[in-house]
Amino acid sequence: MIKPSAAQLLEGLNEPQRRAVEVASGPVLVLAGAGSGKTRVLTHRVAFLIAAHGVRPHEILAITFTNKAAGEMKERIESLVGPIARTMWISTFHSACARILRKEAQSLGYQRNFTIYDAADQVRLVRRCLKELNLDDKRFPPRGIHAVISSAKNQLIGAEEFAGMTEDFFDDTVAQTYRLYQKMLFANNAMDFDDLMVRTVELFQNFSDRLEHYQSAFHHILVDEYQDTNHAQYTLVNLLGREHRNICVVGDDDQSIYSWRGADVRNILDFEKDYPEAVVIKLEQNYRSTQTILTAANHVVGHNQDRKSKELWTELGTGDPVTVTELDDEHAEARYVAGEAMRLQQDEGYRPQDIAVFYRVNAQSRVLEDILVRYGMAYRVVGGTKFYERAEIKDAVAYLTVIDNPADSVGFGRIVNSPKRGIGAATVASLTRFADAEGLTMTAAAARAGDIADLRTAAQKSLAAFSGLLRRLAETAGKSPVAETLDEALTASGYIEALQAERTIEAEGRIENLMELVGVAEEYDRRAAGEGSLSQFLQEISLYTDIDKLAETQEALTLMTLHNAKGLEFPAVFIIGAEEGIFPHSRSLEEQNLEEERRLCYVGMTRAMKRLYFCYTTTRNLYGGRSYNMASRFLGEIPDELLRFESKAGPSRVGGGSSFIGLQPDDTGIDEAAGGGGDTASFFSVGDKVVHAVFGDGMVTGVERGGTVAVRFVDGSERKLMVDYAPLKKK
DNA sequence: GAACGCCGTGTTTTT
DNA sequence: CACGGCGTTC
Repeated sequence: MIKPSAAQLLEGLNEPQRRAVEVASGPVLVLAGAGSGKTRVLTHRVAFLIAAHGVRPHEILAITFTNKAAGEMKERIESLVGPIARTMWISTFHSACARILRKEAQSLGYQRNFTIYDAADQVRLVRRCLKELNLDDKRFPPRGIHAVISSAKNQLIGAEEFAGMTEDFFDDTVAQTYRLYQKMLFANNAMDFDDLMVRTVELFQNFSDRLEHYQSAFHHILVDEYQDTNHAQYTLVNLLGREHRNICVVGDDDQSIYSWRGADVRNILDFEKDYPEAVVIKLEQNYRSTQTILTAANHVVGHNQDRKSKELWTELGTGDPVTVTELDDEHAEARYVAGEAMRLQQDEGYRPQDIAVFYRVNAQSRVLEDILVRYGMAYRVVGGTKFYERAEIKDAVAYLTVIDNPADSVGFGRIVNSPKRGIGAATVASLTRFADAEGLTMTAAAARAGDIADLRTAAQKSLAAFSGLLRRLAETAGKSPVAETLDEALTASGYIEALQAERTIEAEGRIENLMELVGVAEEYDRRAAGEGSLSQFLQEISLYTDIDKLAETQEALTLMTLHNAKGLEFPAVFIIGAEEGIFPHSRSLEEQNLEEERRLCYVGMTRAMKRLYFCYTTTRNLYGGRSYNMASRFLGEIPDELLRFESKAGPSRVGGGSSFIGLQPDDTGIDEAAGGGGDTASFFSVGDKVVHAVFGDGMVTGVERGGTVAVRFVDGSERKLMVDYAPLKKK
């Protein structure tokens, strides 16, 4: 590899980009508009620090928003400065803090193998706290309580402090729960996501030698997406940067879309107040989109009051108008998107992976997916139900977690009766009482099952067996790589066996997922080359999300929420559901968060390189009912001359009419007289060979109530179909 | 103890 | 509508 010289690192940069790379010391604020070459600036800046100023890579801390962004940055810097880049700290706030805390946990009274609870675990624990406090979870919904606790933590308000500032009964209850929640986390040797930051700040505030150590270690700090930092993260950056004051933050106040998660846009707006000597650089030349798209996006976000003025421009030319299409309903919308995506490929040479569809909420992907499957178009959904949130994966991970951290009672609760081994709620309650009374962890209490007087012998036996299983697994873990431990856990526990016994496609899918997890573990073992540990593996995957492994090369359309789209770009972008109540979301209207919705719209629009489409529908089925929405106000904020409007909405069709492509009811071979979805399913019986107009050959695997049959098709998929409507024939 | 089904309930975005 | 919690039944 030929390393570029310092001078070469500046080549090809525009003037402000160049300055952002060159200014080596002191605080720097880079206001980087969408598509303005921000990543380029960041990577070149780091390379320049190393090449021109002799900064050593391990003295640089670079914070990104996602693991994916971190990985990309690492790769790009490595291609500039070589493998030495690997000693840099490039990670998310969460990973960086986790790494620090692994080392320093003992100062805080934690053990270094602490477990990181994800959102579901956190809510579970809150629910348990509520139960223990005898609070009604109807009046105090665990999710809501957790949200309040989380936002307090984001502002570095601890349980005691929170208790001192409550104003009403509800807050008092939250305070009580917060206290217990924190106590339980500690007892479980566990932290939630927020704790990673909070505890790190705590460490630095209480142990000045630790703070000094890290302060002097990091000569340069870079923070990407600074507009999305919360108060805890802000504090962290300022603590760490206080000594050298070489803090470079990059962001765009117009792209601040995470205030609901505690992000505080003032962090970026006030940077110049925090650091009066800061050099401020604006990147406004855009290298991604056509001028039409940029002007449209500028107009939309220009309706916000609270922003630093900024105007994107480009040399890429005018381009096509923004297409706005009105449709009947969400099905028509999906068909339109699929059809237009196909046309773009056939007529204009787009590849599937060049096209993305963005929506406001995950639920919107379903209809779209249905249509795409029917049209035989490949797609991938980013986000949605994530791999690590699937029940079987959480179970498998819980086995590892409990082996690694026997104090983790949340994980213990997950696996104690999964697979079913006759340890029900009553037994677990006795076990919990016993553990509390004796001051033991659940794991340790289970090992003394025989001593629990109020358990029947059968329950004692089951518990003892489970405890033995855990002990054996812990032994395996002590001397084997992670993948082997996992494999052993899944086999010895009978987990896989139980799934196999189900003999369903779903269970097979679960087994496949588990095998994929084993693959992830194998990969880890290879990478760690004997240096790895179960704790470290668990930490890695607990901070891993699906967007991180988005591979661009697949020949498929990309579907994702607008939030997930941040930082990405696509030649053609569809934004669907551009309707009042959907986008902007009804809840944001109630909460006066319209400006953030508008920024979200701005983010979505500026992902598009060449073609941008908006769709809205006149009627939409939502939450079980039908709603009639108006077109999104954001569309009205785009000047007409930039738009091409078309309406494909007809007068409302009475009687509905099947909208399946090219199928007449007569083709189905079903006795129409039966009608009504009641008994028609009896026309089919299990084992029948059938043929479906779209999915091809299949076999009936089940007949259900409501005129539904389950059919397994040759492609391996299993679907539930309404016999009255599905184009299904007996063969 | 487990499986089933009812009912009520809440529905944004996620490291 | 879809999910989860909870009570009922086996």
